[in-house]
Amino acid sequence: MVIILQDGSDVPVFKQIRNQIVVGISEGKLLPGEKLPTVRALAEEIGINSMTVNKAYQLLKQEGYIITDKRNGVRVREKFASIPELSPEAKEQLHQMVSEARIRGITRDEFVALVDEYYASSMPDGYLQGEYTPLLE
Amino acid sequence: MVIILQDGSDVPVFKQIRNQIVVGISEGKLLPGEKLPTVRALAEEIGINSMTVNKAYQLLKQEGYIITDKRNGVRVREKFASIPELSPEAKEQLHQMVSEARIRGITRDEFVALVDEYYASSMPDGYLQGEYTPLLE
DNA sequence: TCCTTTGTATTACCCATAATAATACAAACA
DNA sequence: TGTTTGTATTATTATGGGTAATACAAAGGA
Repeated sequence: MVIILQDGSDVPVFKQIRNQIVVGISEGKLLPGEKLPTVRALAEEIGINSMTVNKAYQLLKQEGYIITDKRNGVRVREKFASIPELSPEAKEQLHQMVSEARIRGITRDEFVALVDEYYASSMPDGYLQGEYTPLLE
Repeated sequence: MVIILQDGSDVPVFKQIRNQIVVGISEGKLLPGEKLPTVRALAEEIGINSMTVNKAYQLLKQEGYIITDKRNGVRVREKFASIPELSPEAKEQLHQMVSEARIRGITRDEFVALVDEYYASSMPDGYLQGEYTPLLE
């Protein structure tokens, strides 16, 4: 998968990397169990320091998206825990987003249409919870 | 309207103030044309520096939510421009949010239910675009 | 007219975080 | 025995958030 950095962004580089990998997993561009580039390889590829890549991997590891194994490198989790609730932070973020949309005059249906668009890009129900068992390599 | 600061938050204080005021406008807790506290009054009320409040007001002003008038203080905009599109940043944020929800196993319907909940808290269609003309003072 | 209140501008300082840089090390595989 | 892996360490730089202490022009009230 290709990581593309937005240079003028206020989002830190390590978080941009983390975000793009999470979207990649959700949309099947990164398969369960797939090997990610080494910290040094990815750092050189996108022209940044390897410790910044490591910081992104540390975050992904802590959040349960990937598994790091010394010598074996970094791999995408095989299965993900089903947690049928958004985090309080995410809920507040969504609340905020709806409020701003509402002031701009964006209707509920317009907002939901956008949500549907993004859900259509992601993998089908249960794909990452283990009901599908994709063959790898 | 009461501003409540989350002390352990990673969200900067000036942005917490800005966010709560935006939500307040969307949900009718702040009426169009309503006067906001002075920078010094709000600063003392929540125990922070007045320049931090000013920073929040500057942002709200630049985003078109409020109007500052020397000597007259700060007031909520009367009418808001109808812009039937989320900003690219907001879209990307929503995309990110859907991706993370998807990995957690949260379905489209569960996500939309949350959106509906927040839309139910906000004012009806067109309220802030001037079709309603609320009486003030 | 004089005083007060308003948002605003300025300057300085402290602190946390992001990012780079240069290494170093234990583990594990070929 | 290399070499590659993630990881830890230390130092340095830059940016942004927040506080602090003022200062000022504008505008309203007394």
